[in-house]
Amino acid sequence: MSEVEPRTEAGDVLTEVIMRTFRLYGGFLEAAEVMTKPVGLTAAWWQVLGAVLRQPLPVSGIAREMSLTRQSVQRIADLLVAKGLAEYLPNPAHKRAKLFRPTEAGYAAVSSLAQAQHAFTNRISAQVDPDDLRTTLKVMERLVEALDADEWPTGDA
Amino acid sequence: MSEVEPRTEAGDVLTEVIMRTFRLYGGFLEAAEVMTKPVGLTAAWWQVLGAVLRQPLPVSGIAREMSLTRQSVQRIADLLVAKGLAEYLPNPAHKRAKLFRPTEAGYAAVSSLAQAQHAFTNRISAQVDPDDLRTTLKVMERLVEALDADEWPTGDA
DNA sequence: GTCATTTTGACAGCACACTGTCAAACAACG
DNA sequence: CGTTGTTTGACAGTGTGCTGTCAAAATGAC
Repeated sequence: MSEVEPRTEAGDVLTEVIMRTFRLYGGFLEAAEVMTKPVGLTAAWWQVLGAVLRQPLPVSGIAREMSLTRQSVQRIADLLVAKGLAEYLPNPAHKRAKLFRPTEAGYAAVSSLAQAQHAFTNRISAQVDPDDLRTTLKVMERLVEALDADEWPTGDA
Repeated sequence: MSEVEPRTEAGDVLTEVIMRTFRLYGGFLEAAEVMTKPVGLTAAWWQVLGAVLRQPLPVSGIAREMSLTRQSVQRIADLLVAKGLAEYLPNPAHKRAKLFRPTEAGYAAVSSLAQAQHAFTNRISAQVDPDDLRTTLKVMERLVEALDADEWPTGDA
């Protein structure tokens, strides 16, 4: 019936790349957990707090900026407030959408994390060829574009 | 007090790579969901079923092979059996650790997924330079190694 | 063979992200 | 104005992964 899709060489390489992507995701996430633990945060909290270092934003705005759902961010934001790492400010422009921003303690936590993060990226990046690393970044950016643009063929439409 | 960790250029590139890793992870995962949906699977189910195509394994064996916890795999395995896509066989070598393997329906589902997967990787990989893609794979493998080998400096131990 | 250790499945609970639904607040239009 | 559509937060539920605990089965040391 349907034609068999032949495997291309580049396709096979990409398959390997995808598997490494999953492993690296896990590894980087673990590294983030290790870094955040001493500070009393989690990777997810770090991410949310980091989105609001420069200017306060409503929860829905953070979600938009990070391509997450409002609900996910809301949950974490409430937890951060409960821990005293962030606070809600009344929003003159919108009665429901309170503005979210770190407290002093929140800023302090993120600052110390920046230290750990630089140590980490310096340490790991020193183990690969700089030019190859740049090439990798270029390819990954291209792949992100390709994924975003990819129209999912609806099977047999 | 403590010295400020200087940011290296390679470190900054790696930071960008990490962010792309997270985006690609999300993109590839979404692609997997899109591919599996028509077949009535999920990405996680696909992964578990795929681990046992060649030979039956106990749940704990699958978990070891995929670096997941027994519990996660167990949950999915039970669901696959409930859906008729896999089955448990008595294990002569171990009374509790039943052998897990796909049913005919399970094999059929995975086969059709292989088709979709090849179409996908062919399509996406065609949009990047083949040599650069190989370089990327090489770098990612190196990064995986570096992460595995990285000793987490225990703060101030 | 006996006993301590490890492996295994079962069960319970937590973190994170998702979807869906609802009502309040806002924005745009006639 | 009022009506309609969108945005927002609150609430409920799902899927996936994790940790932790327990008892049965298997393994290894003696």
